[in-house]
Parts: sequence; C-alpha cells; structure tokens
Amino acid sequence: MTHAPVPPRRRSAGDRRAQLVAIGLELLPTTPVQELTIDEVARRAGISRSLLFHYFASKRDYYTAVTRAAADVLLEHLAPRPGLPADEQATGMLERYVGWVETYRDAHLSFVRGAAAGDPWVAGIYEETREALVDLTLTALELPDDARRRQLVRAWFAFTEDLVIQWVREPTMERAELVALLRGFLTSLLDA
Amino acid sequence: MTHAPVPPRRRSAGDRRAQLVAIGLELLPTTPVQELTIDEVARRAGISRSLLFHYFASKRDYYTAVTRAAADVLLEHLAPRPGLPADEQATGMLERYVGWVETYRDAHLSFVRGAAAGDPWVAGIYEETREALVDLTLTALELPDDARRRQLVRAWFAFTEDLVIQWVREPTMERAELVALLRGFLTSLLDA
DNA sequence: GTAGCTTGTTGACCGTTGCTCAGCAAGCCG
DNA sequence: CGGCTTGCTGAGCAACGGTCAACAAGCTAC
Repeated sequence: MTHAPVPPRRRSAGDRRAQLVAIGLELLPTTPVQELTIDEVARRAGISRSLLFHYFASKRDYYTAVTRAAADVLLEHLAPRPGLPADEQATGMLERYVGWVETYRDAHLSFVRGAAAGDPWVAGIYEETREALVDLTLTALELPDDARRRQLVRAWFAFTEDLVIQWVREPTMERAELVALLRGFLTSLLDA
Repeated sequence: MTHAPVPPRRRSAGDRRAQLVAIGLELLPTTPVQELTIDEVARRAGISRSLLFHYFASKRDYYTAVTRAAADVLLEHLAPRPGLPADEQATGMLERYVGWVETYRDAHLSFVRGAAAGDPWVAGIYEETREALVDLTLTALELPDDARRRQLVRAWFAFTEDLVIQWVREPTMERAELVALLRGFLTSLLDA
C-alpha cells in the first residue's frame, strides 16, 4: 500500500488563483520575482504547469499579479490610521514603514529589487505604489500636490527607502533618531 | 556571383572581447542587461554562440562584464578634475552627474534599473560603483568617513538619482536650482 | 613547402523553461 | 443514464543557456 502522494483536489477558480498568488508571495523573500519558475510554483501547488497557464495567460501575467499582491499588503500596512491628528499621520506612517522593513527585511528587499528590475511591467506596478505613497504623504501633510512637490516627495522616499534598508543592516543611530531625521528632512524639503 | 555576406574574420582575443562588450553597451539603452540574449549578441558580432562562450564562461559572466564596463565609463566621467579647490569638486561632480543623465537618459536609466535588478552579481557591481561614488564625495568634501556618514551620503545619492531622473523627464525647476538644492541638502545632512 | 603547433572558430547536440493544445474526468443537472 | 460545464493533465514545440569534439587560419621550424 503506497501513501497516496496527495491526491490532486479539484478547486474553485478563485481558490486556485489565490493559492498560486500566495505561493508566489511565499517565494518572494528568497527569489527575485521574475526568476521564479513556473515548474517550481506548480510543483508546490501540486498541479501541472498547464493549469497555471489556465489561470495566468503568461509568466509575466503571473508574477505581476504576485507583485501587485505584495504592493497591496505594504500599502494597507502603511495606510493612515483614522482618528489621529493630521500632523501625526506622517510620523506614524514613517514609523510603520521602518517597522515593516525591520520585520520583513529580506522579503521587502526582494520586493524593492524585483520592482526596480528590468521588467517594465513590474517596474510599472512599483511606480504606482510609489505614487500612491506620495499621495498618502501629501494628504497626510495636508499639502496640495503640484508637480514639483510630487517630485521632491518621491525623491525623499527614495532617500528614505535606501537609508532605512542600510540602517536595518547596520544601525548607526537610535531608531527614534532615524525617524526624526527622515521626518525633519521631509519638512525642510517642502519648506524650501 | 553572390555578394559574400561579410566573410567572418579572425580576430585577436582582446579584440573580440572588446567587441562583444561594446555590443553589449550598445544594446544596454534598449534592453535590460540580463534580458539580452546570447543569440542576439552573437548575431550582431557575426559569430557563433559558441565563440561567445569561449570568451565568457556564462551569460552572467558576460553581462556582468558589460555592466562593469558601463559603471567604469560613468565613474571616469564623474572623477574629480584635478586643480580645482576642494569645495568646488562636489558641485562639479554634481553638475557632471546631471549632465550625464541629461545626455544618456535611456542608457542611464537602463543601467540603474539593470543594476538594481534581481541578479545579485549585477547588484553587487552597482554597490561597488555607489561605494566608489561615496568615496569620491567624501574625499571631495574632505570629510573622514565613519559608518554613519557613509550611510547618509549613500542615501543622499539615492535621493539625487531619483530626483535627477524625474527632473530630466519633467523639469520643474531651473537646472541651477536643482544642483543647488541637491548640494544644499547634502551639506545640511552632514551638518546635522 | 610542408609538418606541426597554437588558437580563433564552428556545428551538432542536450537540458531546461515558457507556452500550446487536444482531450480526459469530476461534478452537476435533466 | 446522457450530456453539459469546467477543473485539470500529458505530450509536444520553440527558444535559450551551455557543452564538446573537431575544423581551420596563421605562425614557426625544419
């Protein structure tokens, strides 16, 4: 009698899609998005490659879905908490951002890397995410958004991203100091 | 009588290597580094795939060589001009950097993108380049380099990179203003 | 000039991977 | 039971990275 090696179950379309995206998210921390192979994902899901192509038209279609899912989780985590005074929202977001990078280090780095990577589609998704973050920040600061301000906030976010990632790897200052520094630069940038 | 379609010539090892890297550099602006195919490169060089593998052990080996070549060109362009007073060096570098991005827009974007991309080897090369730029900046400012300062300068460079790329796409201020803003940001960062 | 060495160069072949397609089979309704 | 929808598979193709044995261009040595 052999241990029947997981008899493949029939699932609803929604379930399968969700399962496949979830597998992609699990793999994200260890593998750059575009490098994960269809074979591997299908194997983990216990299905054939063909089935994956039934749900996602192409490999790109698949990993953009995974990337978008990752972006959504991040955005939701950073979303402003209602009921706080407006000027604390920005600081709160910053603190949540730092906490996020601290907690999900590798996964986040993988996400950022994959996002900036060669593939224009994935890059596009990350662009959207950044724009959304800029929107969040500007409304949190109750500032109107002209083109110039958007550019500055976006660049400030690049600064933040880089510094936080470095800081997590080698903390050269107190956590509070880091947040204060980032916060201070944002305001001084927008005042000038 | 047929037009002999470019009779393949025998070249010295050095020539071939240089030619192949040059082709990679030409392709950089239009194609993310890791996505250029060996077939395409070989075809452009008028040689067989096999020959490329004779000079580069693997595809990765090839495109890291291309990436390194691109990085070298950039570094050389930014290198401090001897004979200038120390405090003008930083501004000069900044201006050359802005000019560089203005001139080579797509190629540079492709380089940055490819550099941050999934492949750890390519990412490593870009890391080195950034570190070298940080070194250049710190010595230009005649500052000692502790870990904290390095982090700040690196993050500032991320800021600069992002802002300049955005600015080239949509100039929201005068060129001089941009350079002054970046320069001012750097000094105020290092004073705090 | 021809034998022989070095070395630039190639074509044939292999394994993997993204992707297609015809068709099987599980569940459900009549 | 027959027939319908639909989740699902296996065989197979094309493209790509990579290997290998062998050819051939140019040089030197006799």
